[in-house]
Amino acid sequence: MFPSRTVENYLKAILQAEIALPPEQLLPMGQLAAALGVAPGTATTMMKALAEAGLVRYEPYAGVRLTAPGEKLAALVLRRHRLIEQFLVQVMGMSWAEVHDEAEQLEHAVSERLIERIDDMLGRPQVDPHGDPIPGPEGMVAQREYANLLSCPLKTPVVVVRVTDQGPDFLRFIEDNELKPGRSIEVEHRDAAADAVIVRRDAHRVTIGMRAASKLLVEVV
Amino acid sequence: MFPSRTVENYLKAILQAEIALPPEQLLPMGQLAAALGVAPGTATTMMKALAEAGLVRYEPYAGVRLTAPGEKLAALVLRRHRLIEQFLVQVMGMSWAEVHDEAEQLEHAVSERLIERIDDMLGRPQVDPHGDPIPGPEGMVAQREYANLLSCPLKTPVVVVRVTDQGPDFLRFIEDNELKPGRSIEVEHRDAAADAVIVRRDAHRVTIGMRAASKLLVEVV
DNA sequence: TCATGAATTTTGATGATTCAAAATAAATGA
DNA sequence: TCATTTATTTTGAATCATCAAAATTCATGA
Repeated sequence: MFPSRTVENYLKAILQAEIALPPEQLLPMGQLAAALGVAPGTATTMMKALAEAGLVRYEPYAGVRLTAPGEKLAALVLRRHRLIEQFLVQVMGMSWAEVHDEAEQLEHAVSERLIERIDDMLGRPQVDPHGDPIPGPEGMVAQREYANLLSCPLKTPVVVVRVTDQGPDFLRFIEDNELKPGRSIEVEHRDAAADAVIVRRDAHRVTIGMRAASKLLVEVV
Repeated sequence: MFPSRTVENYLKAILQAEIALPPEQLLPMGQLAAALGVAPGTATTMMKALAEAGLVRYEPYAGVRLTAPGEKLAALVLRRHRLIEQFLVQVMGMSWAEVHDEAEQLEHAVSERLIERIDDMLGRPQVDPHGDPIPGPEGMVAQREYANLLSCPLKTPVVVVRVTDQGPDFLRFIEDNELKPGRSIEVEHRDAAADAVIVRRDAHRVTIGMRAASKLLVEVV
């Protein structure tokens, strides 16, 4: 009965927005509404309801923040989403570019029991196909901070660990250029004027825009 | 956008009820409402809407029947449900007693693409774990008629091919007594007064009630 | 054929989720 | 500070799926 699909989606959207926000800073309603594709007034109404239920702290005209119970629930939705993505790629052999939308639906339909079985079958993975960390059964885990292709050192071997964009087109681009998580690369040069980052992958050279470069998180090896 | 989850459930319920009905005979609203666990008036309202959409033929005070488009849609829901059940048992190693409820949720969440992949992976199975036939991608297939343990010949080897009850308790009973589809048995004796059917399985004897016996469909080998 | 009982439909209402547009509050720049 | 822009909240309304209870229709047996 409780968390309806709709509520689960609101909580998940808030959690994901909060991650990109400094601690304590409230998430404005406009951003939340945009993330969910609903009218601003709709988000306001829902926040009042969620605040009533103790899942968020809502300050009129300022924004929202998940409470501890709200965050736990949201993390469990995210856990289901990411385990399902990993499952669809590993077990069902689907392309990583197409699993996001599928998981978006399935995350609200799978039982606790099935999710645990999936987790087992995958050997309790820590990240999904995009490198996004998978929360444990108890909720969120601490996020490791990674550099991206704009902030990492030049001419130093790094490994792609995460791609922070779920868009199928972007993911296909990354795949076509063999820049998926796990791949070893080096940033050769950055050219702010040209809005370009030149990446070396073995003997090949790939040029990507700075906007795209910021979405590739890497770890210095 | 069309078939909402709710509509899919109505169509599926009608299809399953129609199967147990003589051709042309209308399904009364009371039965439909009971099958879905809704108030009779609710079913009436929904039938008017579905008739409007051309998915059912509705005759006030008489009942409903699926139209060709309605039947096709319903069959596709049933296809998803049964493929998912088979998948959960074969691939995920879940117990056949627990897959029904899971499939009830997932059938509304899986994409066409994922269902085709599941179908592939399973080798295009004809039946689900309960022996229920799986409709093809184009809709319903002709149903084979089977005898049940009340109508099959006595003292003749038969193979269980289908169990027409999804209740976990009943399924566990069937499993515990090793009477799952595929199993070879013989009806030794029927005792109407005792409401009992005595079944021989290899050297063992199992006694089951007539109500239960009617739910075990068999094929004479 | 007619009174009764059972099934079905109608009616009025509710809760969840949403929108568009009006009202209001907050932030901004001169 | 104050007028203006921008963001947020409020308001009024719509849709979907549902219910309980009243009204209606159908079928039955005397």
